[in-house]
Amino acid sequence: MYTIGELSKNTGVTVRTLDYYDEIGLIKPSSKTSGGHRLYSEDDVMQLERVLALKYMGFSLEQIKDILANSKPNWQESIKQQLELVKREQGRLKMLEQALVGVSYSIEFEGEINWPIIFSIIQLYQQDPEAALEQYREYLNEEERKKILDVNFEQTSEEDIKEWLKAISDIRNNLHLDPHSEKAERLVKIWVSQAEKMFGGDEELLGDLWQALQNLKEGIAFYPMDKNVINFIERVFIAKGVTKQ
Amino acid sequence: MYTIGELSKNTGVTVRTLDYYDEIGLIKPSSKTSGGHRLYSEDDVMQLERVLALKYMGFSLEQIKDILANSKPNWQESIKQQLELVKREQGRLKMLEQALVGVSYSIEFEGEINWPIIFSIIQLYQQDPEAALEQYREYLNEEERKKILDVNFEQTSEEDIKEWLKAISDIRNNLHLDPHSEKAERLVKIWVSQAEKMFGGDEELLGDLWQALQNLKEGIAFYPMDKNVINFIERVFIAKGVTKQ
DNA sequence: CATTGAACCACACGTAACGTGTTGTTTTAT
DNA sequence: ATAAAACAACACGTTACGTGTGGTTCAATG
Repeated sequence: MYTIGELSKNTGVTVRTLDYYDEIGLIKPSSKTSGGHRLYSEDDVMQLERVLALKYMGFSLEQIKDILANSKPNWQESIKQQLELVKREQGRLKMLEQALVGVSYSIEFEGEINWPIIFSIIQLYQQDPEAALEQYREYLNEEERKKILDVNFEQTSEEDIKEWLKAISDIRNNLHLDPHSEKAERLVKIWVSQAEKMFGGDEELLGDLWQALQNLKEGIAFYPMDKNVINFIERVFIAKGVTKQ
Repeated sequence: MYTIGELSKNTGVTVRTLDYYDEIGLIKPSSKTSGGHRLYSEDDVMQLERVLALKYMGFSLEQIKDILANSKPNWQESIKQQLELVKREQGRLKMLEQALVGVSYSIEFEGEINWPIIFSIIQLYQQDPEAALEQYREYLNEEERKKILDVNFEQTSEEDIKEWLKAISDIRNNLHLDPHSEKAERLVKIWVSQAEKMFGGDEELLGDLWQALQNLKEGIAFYPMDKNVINFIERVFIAKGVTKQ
């Protein structure tokens, strides 16, 4: 039999927490002293350990109570649901990360807070990613859209995103350049190599995406590739006599 | 000028939320009617949009208030901190996912809730992963430990983990087999191929890890590779006349 | 101008899982 | 017996609002 203080020391759980678990009926001490002090048995300790394990797995105390109260809990179902929840949360965090990185570089490269662009980024990510790509429906087939999702939300490292954003930002800061100039050509060359890196040299996807970007009337399209950047790249291509796609 | 209801409809934010933002001084309407009804200006709307953007990025209302109150907020610092927080949370979720998958297959393969194993899994993941690998310090250098972390927490697909766990589970369920038997040999063969798949054919890492597993006195080591499993594999190796590493 | 229905304000309580006190009682060590 | 430590029970605080209530103001109608 352990007092609440001993149990607390042994398990690392605070007394207040044990107090609370008693209060909500999650772990009731199996006996008490004549004076009313709580005494926990070995069984209680085991129960507590199970609670801690389930808590670590992300279940709420309410769920844990249900699970442990049930004599034959449907574990696989519970775990499956919990896993789905975790996966959704992972997706949300991934988008959050992308948004933060996007905003960070937007600030770094533009030197100020460009709220409209930030709003666009947020809007783009706020709805589910699938919906965000609907605007490309006319130009990209489903497989291609899925691939872009991967690039945007899954496979790409922060380092790659950084370089990609830098390439675009460099162009944004030099829109005034003569398309025939060597510098313009160099900037676009860097952009092309980054684009190829990101899309794994999938020429067809790249071509279709390019078509889509050119035709989209407004918005930030593929952040931060706005119309100005796209037009500049196109002018340089024309200057070089290349007709992309 | 918008009433609170109009603003709510335009932005999708509930009236109660705007009420709350007013209450905590986050967004105060810039004027009121004689009767006390709130009137929001265009500036207020912009402010609200900024709040929503920052909120999406995961900042607390308290932080948002600080950031927006500050005339020259240190954006990069704020975003960096936020990113770190997000990354920590991502790590936590990744471990949670692994723990859930581990427990799920532990149940599926063993047919019951093996609480001791589950506790071990939790304990292993509860401390930070680096610390969990400290027990291998004697056998694995830093680079190798880092590689294991990747396998454990990053790169491995759920499908691969499933097969890996199945291979081990199959052995656990057949510990009684004669090491010379054909079935034992087949099981170990599957295990070896899975191990090689997971560690990308890095023979040296595999060898060192094997050494580590053999020498660890207790614990679940590399879940669910406990002592029994390791000993069985070793016996089969010996039976075949192979001296692994 | 009076009425009426809608919108609005202000306030209160509830949420999850405890942390942080406070006061009064029990236990333990001396 | 007494003092110190541990404990019980209760209350309030935390976040970002949802939900509900009663009373007030607004806008449109007769």
